[in-house]
Amino acid sequence: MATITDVANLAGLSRSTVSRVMNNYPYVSEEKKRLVEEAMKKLNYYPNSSAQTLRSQKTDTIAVFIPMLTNPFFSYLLEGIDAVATENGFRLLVCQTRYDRKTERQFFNLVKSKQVDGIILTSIENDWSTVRDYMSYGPVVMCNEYDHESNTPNVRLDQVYGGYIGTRHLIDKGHKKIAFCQGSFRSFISKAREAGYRLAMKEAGLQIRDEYAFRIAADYHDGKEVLKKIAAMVERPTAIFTGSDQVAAGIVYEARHLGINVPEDLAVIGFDDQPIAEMTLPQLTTIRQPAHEIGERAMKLMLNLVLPEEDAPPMPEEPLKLEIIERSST
Amino acid sequence: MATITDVANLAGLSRSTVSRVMNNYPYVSEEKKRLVEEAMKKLNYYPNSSAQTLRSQKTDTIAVFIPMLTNPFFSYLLEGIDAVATENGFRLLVCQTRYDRKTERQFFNLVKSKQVDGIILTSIENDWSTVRDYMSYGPVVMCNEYDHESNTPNVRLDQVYGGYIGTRHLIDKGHKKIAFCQGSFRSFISKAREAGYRLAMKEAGLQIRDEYAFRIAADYHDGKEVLKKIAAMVERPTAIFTGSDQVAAGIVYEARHLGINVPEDLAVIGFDDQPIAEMTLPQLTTIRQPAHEIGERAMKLMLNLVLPEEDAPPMPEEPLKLEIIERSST
DNA sequence: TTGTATGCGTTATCAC
DNA sequence: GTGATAACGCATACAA
Repeated sequence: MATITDVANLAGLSRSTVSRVMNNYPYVSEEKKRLVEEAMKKLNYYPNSSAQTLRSQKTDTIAVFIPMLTNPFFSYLLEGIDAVATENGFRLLVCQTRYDRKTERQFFNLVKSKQVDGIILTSIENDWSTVRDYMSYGPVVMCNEYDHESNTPNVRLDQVYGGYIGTRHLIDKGHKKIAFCQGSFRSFISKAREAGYRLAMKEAGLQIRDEYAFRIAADYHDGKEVLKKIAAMVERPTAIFTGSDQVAAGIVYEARHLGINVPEDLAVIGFDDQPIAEMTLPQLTTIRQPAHEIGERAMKLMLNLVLPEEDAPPMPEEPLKLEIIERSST
Repeated sequence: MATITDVANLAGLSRSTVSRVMNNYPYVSEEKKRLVEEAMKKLNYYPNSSAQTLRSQKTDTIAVFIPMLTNPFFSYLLEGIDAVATENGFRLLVCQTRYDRKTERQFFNLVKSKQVDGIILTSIENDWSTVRDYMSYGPVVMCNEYDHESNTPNVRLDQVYGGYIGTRHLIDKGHKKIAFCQGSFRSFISKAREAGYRLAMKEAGLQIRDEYAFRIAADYHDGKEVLKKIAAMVERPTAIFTGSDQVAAGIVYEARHLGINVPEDLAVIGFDDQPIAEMTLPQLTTIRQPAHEIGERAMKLMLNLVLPEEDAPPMPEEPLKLEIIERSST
């Protein structure tokens, strides 16, 4: 394993000069530059990045906290984050928290130990106070998920609006008994959407029933379970607003299985507009979330925090918006 | 930012002793150990990982090459890899190659620059000779994909068998005009499955037609395109073997769109048995690949290469097998 | 059981 | 333009 010293020796120059060549310093004669490059090639030299990191205090690596890698929504988020990261010479350390507070806390130590320059959170399990402690060690960017107690840099959409237009759509279709289904009672996104749901219901003078609220559905399987519970109700809702297309797909699937017609017996509205939304039968009406773009922006925001202004990518001006995509499940 | 020296000073001890406490060295008196721990806590000390890395030459980080993060099959693979990594205190640097040879080559430099201890490849774009150059810098493990020119440590299944049982299943259903559809003409997995397909066809004395072979379909969208091409044929195949449930789902979707009945007009068989396989209508007959387990094993294999034997997890004995899951698309 | 000294590979500062 | 030297923070061989 060749080091900079080996290169310097072979080229008959000092380590400083070699270093200067590597870092494209302005004042190096063409002659020596050539010498150094030859030596590097001959030795198949590659700089040791931990030494560089130790010296420069920069890792060019960002940690991305993801609750569940197999949830497609987060894959698209990650894909967007990755696109901007790669384009700017940054690497991604992927930290799957599995919705676990302790796991999440352990990953936070990555920034304490200077293993990453910053952290992008796509979900948050611990209380804000816990997270805040880590913020003095490096920048934290919230991506999609957020915390209203905090003023952390973040990229987010108006989720109250998302809950509102979804519910509103169902109301406009004539529904009165509308159920609401979200991923986590802890998530601020879920709370915001529920607020939008309640706003629309209230505006229309409709009753909000406790038994129509499901707050623990995150994936396809959960969706099936939700439908089973609905099927068992004496007085069933005629429509349901869900927090993800995965869940909605599970509902649609199980409904067909149990002979409940969508949308006649039960209108279903999804969230995200993932590819799965058009694979179900009937296809899902859904609220489109531009996951890739959200990820891109979060990474751009991060770069603006860790890079000198002139090197950071510009932040897009236009706000990201949720929009409803009408298909046949409503 | 406190360093080990700060801790040593505060505790009134030497840096060595502090280091020993951190690394759980056997011979440290309880007394000093307590002193050190107090000082660490008081200073909110956390060891600098690049310094540790530089010193120890170990990063406890593995790079995982993934062609496309949004392809669910790879999400499950990654999830399995992550499970074992986290359990053993390792981190994952995720490298999305986007099926690009140059991007892949650049990522290989991570191991050259000692930024990771090893690399897990879930796909391979460059020629074997290119990859081999990097193997002298650190262990490379092939996960699912492989290269028959190489003897790289790998985790893989009998894909010839996969192609065989899928095709055989279609033959047993009475089909004679069977199309074949795979992701990449470069992939060894694809080639192996095609070999299995050809074996089954030949065995049954059936004709293999060039126009029935599609070798560039990787996702849902590609599946739609394949179906369109089939629909335009004068003499259509009556069945199609595909390389992924994504592609199969696209075919099924587009078939319905164009009024082609599955399985009556066209039987479709997928691969992987992802959740999507039971979301389509009709549900997909498919060849189940235990993606999570494959990922787990690949990481275990990697740990056996980078860790001393006594610290590495045991390698499961039983071979991983492909099996056919019959549903209604065939 | 603990301390001293050295080096991991790089870059920045300061001379020349 | 180029080179010597120190420093980044830690862990280990060796001495005590």
